[in-house]
Amino acid sequence: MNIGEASERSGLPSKTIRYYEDIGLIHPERGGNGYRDYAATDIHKLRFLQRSRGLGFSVEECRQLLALYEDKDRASADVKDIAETKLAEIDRKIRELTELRRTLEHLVHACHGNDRPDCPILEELSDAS
Amino acid sequence: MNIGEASERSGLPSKTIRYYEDIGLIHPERGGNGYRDYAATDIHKLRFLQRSRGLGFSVEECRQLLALYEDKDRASADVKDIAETKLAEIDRKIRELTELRRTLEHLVHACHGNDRPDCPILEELSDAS
DNA sequence: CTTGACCTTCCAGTCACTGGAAGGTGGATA
DNA sequence: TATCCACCTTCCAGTGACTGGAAGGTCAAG
Repeated sequence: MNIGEASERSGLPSKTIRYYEDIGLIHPERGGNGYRDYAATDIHKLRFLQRSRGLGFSVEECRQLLALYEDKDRASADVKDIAETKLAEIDRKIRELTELRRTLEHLVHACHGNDRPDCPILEELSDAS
Repeated sequence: MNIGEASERSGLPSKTIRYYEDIGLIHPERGGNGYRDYAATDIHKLRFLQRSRGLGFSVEECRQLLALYEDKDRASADVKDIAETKLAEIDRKIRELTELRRTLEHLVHACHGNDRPDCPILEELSDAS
């Protein structure tokens, strides 16, 4: 499959996909015409990248994440360590998003006065971890 | 309060805090010595920025988010629109993180064979929204 | 009155893209 | 067969969001 379709299926712009190849995150085949040829597994990886990048993981972190399902020896302790660190990070992100959600909801529904400087939500925000 | 303390309290490097001022996200006072002087509300905003940036919102999106609790006329319809868009976005991020978490956990605990190419988790991944 | 930790501005560099130029490829139509 | 036109290629330059470092001012402690 050509890069255009890979782009459509992964939700990433073609430019970004070529960039990810440049920095060694994916390694698509090439057809006789020089066109990149993406396999189903490439699309899996691209979708994975699309999401984890959108969720605030750096490219290097995504590389680690990808390594988790590329590593032929998944039982290795360091791979497990990375995964556990990432799991903790994900949990923190989920907590923070939940908090942010709550804040936003309050702002919209409950707190439409002009008591900005000492609005209870701002206090809350500043106290959260 | 000086930038050093603001940095400590917000979890953002001083460099980043100055940058946020450059692009007009915060407007700290200046002392007689030319030093920036951060008020409690500045710290609130910085913490807010620190989190929402870490959660994958762009600076422009953060600007909108900040506007939500700076807008003197909170009842305005467009502010509410922005908030609702952001709420939907946050919900999506939470769903995606939950999905990512589940995937990672499977990869670590359940799926340490060498059935990579057609691992059920990869299939799952590629099907998710 | 100097030392050292802080602050200032400014300019250059990095990461992760993103846009655009210049040109090759390939299937559909005149 | 010619010519579109959409797609692909590489390469280079620009942007967004920082980040590091130089050069110099400020300030409390010794």
